[in-house]
Amino acid sequence: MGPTRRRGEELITAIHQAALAELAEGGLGRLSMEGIARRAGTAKTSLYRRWASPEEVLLDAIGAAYPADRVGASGDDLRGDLIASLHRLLEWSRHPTAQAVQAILMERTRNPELVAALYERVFDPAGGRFCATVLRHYAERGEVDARRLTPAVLDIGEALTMKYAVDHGAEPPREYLESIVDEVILPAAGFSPPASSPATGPGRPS
Amino acid sequence: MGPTRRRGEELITAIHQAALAELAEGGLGRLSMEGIARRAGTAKTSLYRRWASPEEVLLDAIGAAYPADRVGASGDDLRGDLIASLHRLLEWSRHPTAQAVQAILMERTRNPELVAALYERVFDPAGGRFCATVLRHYAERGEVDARRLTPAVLDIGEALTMKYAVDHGAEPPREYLESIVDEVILPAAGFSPPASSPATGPGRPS
DNA sequence: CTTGTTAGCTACGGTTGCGTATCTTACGCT
DNA sequence: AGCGTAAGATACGCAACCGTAGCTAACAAG
Repeated sequence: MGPTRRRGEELITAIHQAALAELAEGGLGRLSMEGIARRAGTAKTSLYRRWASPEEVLLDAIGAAYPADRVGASGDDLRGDLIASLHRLLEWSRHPTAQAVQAILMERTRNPELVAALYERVFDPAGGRFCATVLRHYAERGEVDARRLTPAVLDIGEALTMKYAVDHGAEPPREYLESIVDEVILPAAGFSPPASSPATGPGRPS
Repeated sequence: MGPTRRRGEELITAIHQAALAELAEGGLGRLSMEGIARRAGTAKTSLYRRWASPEEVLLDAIGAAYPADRVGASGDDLRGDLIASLHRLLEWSRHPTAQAVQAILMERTRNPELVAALYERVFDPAGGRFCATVLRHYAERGEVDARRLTPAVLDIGEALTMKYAVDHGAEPPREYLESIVDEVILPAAGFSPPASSPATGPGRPS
């Protein structure tokens, strides 16, 4: 049991993980230097040497561990690619840093500076595209009407997926993701479902 | 300046408002008996006489002040009624109790019991329908294909509206609400926009 | 091996929230 | 007018976190 002492990167990584774990457990409101130090098995002194507040530690932790998930719109299968992108979104949301980012965004009202810092350091938060990437890809190929790809349409997949998670406290099952694509995104992109003869459109605008 | 002393309902109401204000300011994680008592201008003793924890106070506060917003699908104007229901959603989300409900739902992972208690006492949280009410109304009239009103479709309006708020830190403007209805909900409900001849549907399933 | 850096430890005074106890007194009711 | 309830004020010991200080010793680099 020789006293092994962590230094530099090794120590920093441990602290980062501790910060993310503390956030997951107690939320942004209960994040504390004491808690992070305790969980990382280090001394407060070592924390204050590098960071001035628990939020600073958290931002660094997010920046260091943030996954650079590229959504590939490779194939010729719009529907399949859309569903795949939603699965990527689920994978992303399982990552500790993703949950941290979400927690910070939720507290936007109470902590706008944190959100700003997040944008500066990590870029990309949430609106990491996913579905939008796929849709734009097919629009460039001319297989989707680009005029239909408005902000609202590009955000459908993420919005419905996240809302499901909030409402049910669990990830949406695969069928629900397919439902989103088939029943919402594709119709909005201009592909009407097979069996349907809509009634006389009431109240459609000019 | 005779020492006026609040009692019963009057005091309770003041405490409720204090609890909601504390939540808005510090988040669920920083809600404390001390804070509520301080803001309400009362003594901790008076709090502990009735409640055992700040969360209890909050639940009572939500239950007491929760708005019973009925969404009226009165007219013959589907589009107009949908947009109106989204405006009702915005009104609802401005109410202190709505923000409290959202804060509790966000911390679902950390505090499942709170969510359960919320369902027991307040019912109706979030999925308070809005758009769904309108769509179902027109479906009963036969003006909308009921088979298209799947869970995903019924949730579009709320999902996109809430996501906009989270992403931008502000309420969506009226044009965005119209965009949601015209470009997403109505197409999903079976009403294709006027000018469009979708390409050969790639990858549509059986 | 020497030396500089820095992790780890302990401890401090200060603040805040906890939950309880005690006492006074304003208020509402009869 | 008198009385019981409960609001208000104050204080307590306890615990957690804050930010800082002082010290020892492990590690890396020369």
